[in-house]
Amino acid sequence: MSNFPFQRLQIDLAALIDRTSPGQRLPSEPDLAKQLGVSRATLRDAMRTFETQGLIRRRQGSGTFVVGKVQALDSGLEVLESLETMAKRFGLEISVSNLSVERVAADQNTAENLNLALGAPVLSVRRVIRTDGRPVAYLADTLPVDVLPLSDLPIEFHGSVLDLLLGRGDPLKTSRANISAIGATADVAKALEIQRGDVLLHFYSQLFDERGKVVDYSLSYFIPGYFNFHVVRRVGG
Amino acid sequence: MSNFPFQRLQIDLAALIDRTSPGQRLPSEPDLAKQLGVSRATLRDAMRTFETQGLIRRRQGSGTFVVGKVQALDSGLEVLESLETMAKRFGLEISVSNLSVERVAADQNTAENLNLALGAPVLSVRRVIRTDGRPVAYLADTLPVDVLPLSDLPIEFHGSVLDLLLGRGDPLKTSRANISAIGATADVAKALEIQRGDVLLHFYSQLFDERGKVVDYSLSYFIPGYFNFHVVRRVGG
DNA sequence: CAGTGGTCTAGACCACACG
DNA sequence: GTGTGGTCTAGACCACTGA
Repeated sequence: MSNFPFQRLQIDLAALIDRTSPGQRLPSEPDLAKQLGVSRATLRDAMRTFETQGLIRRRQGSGTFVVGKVQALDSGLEVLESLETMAKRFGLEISVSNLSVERVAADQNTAENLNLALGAPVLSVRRVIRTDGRPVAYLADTLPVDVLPLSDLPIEFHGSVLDLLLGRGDPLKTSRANISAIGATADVAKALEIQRGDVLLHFYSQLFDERGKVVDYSLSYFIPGYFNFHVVRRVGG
Repeated sequence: MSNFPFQRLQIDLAALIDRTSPGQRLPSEPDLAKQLGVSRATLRDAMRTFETQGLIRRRQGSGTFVVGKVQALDSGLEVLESLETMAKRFGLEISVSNLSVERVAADQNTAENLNLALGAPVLSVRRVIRTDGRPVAYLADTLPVDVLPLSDLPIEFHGSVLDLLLGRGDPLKTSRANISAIGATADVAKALEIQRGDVLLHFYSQLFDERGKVVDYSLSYFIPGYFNFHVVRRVGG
């Protein structure tokens, strides 16, 4: 037995995944652990790295499946557009699930980011974006109710606040997106059907209208591999 | 004992960290596990989430320490600048370690990204950026040797390829940065003194000159919390 | 050297999916 | 019910730090 179980495991697992057709199930964790001569904990640790890369997908109760390559959407960040619009440009089917629209009171953080008083009424819109049946992004928008009252929502609202505002002709100007990487918290992990701590690309952004007022504050979480964001940077100050 | 050890643990740990002064050491893992009534494995899992947030720092052989809040550098992505330049703008001290400069043959990936033949000679420059003694970023640049021969490096090269090229007056134009989130691989984790799988913000970018030639291909890895990158997005296509 | 965090094991129980 | 992945435990050994 090697002195570096983890490295050897990664190699063995990579080979196994490689020779397994997309959609097929891998052996169960106890079986695999026995086959590969490691404990289940170590096996799971190695499997997590492959799940992060999007090569496998684990589902409690049913098994671990090999995932086929998916088309990634590559988009520049210079122009703000909804994921729906972006997908349409690429001819990719996406769907929305877990849509939740609530009228709530602004907490500390929300109030600060929207320039509102603590406890001011805001509309909270949350949704999960899926392609190919898999969750790939979790989006949470928060707006002052005077920008978008609950009553202004169309019956068939599919979730994109941006598209709604644009369709209404609101005088929007820019969005400022802060970019970071985080581990999934318990609630986001559940919505995205991934594990707590899994790697996510995270945007936190504010949407401004022409007068400089913040009309929307949003948190976006992306599972790596499905969306490629890029930005073209000018050289020199 | 609660049915949700992990959630309770997070609360208890947060409280412990909160009442411990920055720089102080926490009790050892076996001790803490006993105090909090969980196994060491579970404790470590919870601790990982706090380390990801930059609240604690674990060092093999010496212990786990509470980290004070650090100043984050907030920078827009519209203009390409070196981390050194960025830090100078903010008056923050940074240092470089693990500087490595090598002349190597282009592998498949490098060749594609630099538009070179497989095996063409390239210069590989890697370095770790530190502030406050802590590694915060790992940067790897690769350039064709005809852009930057080893012999052109100044004696006191501190690591920024971009600043070197700009200082020489090279006709650079734009950089295209692809943004993603990844878990640290073993080698990057070692350089950044973090754990394998820890969350990192990752840029992979190509630097173009005025004629559209790729003069540099770079991989950047950032520990979240030390740098804030943002981008201003225009509304409407 | 003793003590720390890093890794791994073997086994247990749970929540969930699916027939 | 049966089998899956998700969580947790108790204990072992290793690699590293620092007195």
